[in-house]
Amino acid sequence: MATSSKHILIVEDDASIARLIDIHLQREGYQTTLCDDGLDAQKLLKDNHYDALVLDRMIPGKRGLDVLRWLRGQEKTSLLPVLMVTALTMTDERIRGLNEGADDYLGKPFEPNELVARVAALLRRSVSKVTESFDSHCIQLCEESFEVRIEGELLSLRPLEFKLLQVLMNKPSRVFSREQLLDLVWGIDSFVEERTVDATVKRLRKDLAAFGQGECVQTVRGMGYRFQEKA
Amino acid sequence: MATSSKHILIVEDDASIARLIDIHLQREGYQTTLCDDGLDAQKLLKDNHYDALVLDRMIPGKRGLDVLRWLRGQEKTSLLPVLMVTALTMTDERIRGLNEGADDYLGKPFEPNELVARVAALLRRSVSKVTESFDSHCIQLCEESFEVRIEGELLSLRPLEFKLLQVLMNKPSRVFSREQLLDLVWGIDSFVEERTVDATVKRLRKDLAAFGQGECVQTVRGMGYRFQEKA
DNA sequence: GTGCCTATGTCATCAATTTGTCATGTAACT
DNA sequence: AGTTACATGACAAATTGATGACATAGGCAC
Repeated sequence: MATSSKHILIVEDDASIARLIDIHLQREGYQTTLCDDGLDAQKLLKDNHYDALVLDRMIPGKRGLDVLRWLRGQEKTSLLPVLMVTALTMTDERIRGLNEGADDYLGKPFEPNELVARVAALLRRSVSKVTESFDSHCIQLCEESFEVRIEGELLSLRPLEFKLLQVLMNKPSRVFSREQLLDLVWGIDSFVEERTVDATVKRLRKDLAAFGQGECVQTVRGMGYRFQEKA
Repeated sequence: MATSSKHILIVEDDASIARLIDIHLQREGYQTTLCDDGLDAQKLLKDNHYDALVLDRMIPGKRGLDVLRWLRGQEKTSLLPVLMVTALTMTDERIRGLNEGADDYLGKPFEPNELVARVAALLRRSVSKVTESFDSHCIQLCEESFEVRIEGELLSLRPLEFKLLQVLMNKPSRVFSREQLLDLVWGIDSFVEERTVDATVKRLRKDLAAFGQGECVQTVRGMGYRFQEKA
């Protein structure tokens, strides 16, 4: 996985501070969008995808905390990493922010470098924050603990096999071409032969077969592979 | 307000500021003791009882944070409410202070009234201070006393090992990448190699192994580490 | 201050596992 | 049967983690 350009929404009404944040985040290679109003922020969040949000506590239209509470309630943004920026120095306020669901907190005045570091940290953490777990009829895959169970029995997969199963189980019965699998499992910028997918599928099947579920990963001749519970 | 006479220790080397603090706290009915040096502070804390501590960050003899760390390690003072006073405005310094165990934070220059209010708040809260402790089946980790027990037996961990165990036990069975652990244990602004995590894990395991629980910290190849009781 | 001691970061090395590739076998489709 | 696509097993190469040694820094006692 390469350093794809993460998109960050900055909600800040003080133009000079907004610019300061903007410049530093852009310098780090992030894509940024500025916004100076709470209601606009909601619209943007509804219509676009962002990887993180830098949110000022005091903004017109709505208070920052309101926006925060709102977006936590939305399916789409409930897990969005949020860095709250505030001029308030009171500890209680800071703690309240975190309780309300901010992922991190930064008081003004702040070091731009620290802001950048915190955003980076949020993004890093957020990767595994999306911790769904996929269940099929008898296979459970838990992203948080990197565990796969078949009828309760824990089985150990290699990292690549795990990722592969993860991708396939994410859309049961959908067929993925080898090319797609290379992108999704190996990463866009890998220099790996297509045949490698075959080898990994084979290994995955073998491990699943040890628990009677080797048939779950099916070949679709000329197309690719898919995950499907045996009937 | 200040009903029973609470005793507050003030550690501050700037005589004028010390006097300022002293006067205002006394006016509220608190009993105060002044001290302008870190080492003296330690002695005083060892020999006397105080209900709260106002601590300057920059004091001779020892840095404020050192005193703080020390007193948190002492049974007697591990819960003492501490208000840190500092001229530093840098946010990360502020946060570091809180991480180190300060209960509240006040930047210079400050309003005497605010200081009084904060001290009062500390005393109010100090009774019901929320400190979690994580228990697994046979390991107890108490954040309050910085103690770890295995089946009642106290074992002594180094600071980093403690933090690491703390983070891992906070989410049992969840896998943390080295990167995440660096963020959570070492801090987002540390310049430490990822391999350092390995070394610390090894040391933690060794200490746990002395009590038969070396297996609790598990390696998830290609992913990171996790805490999980042995089955 | 001096010096000891502990905690910690880094590195080199070793061992084990994982993974990519290839050569060959096998099944499917025409 | 011929052709294509996939499966399989073997092997080499690359990753990855464990471990022990070592340097250093910072604390603590004297």
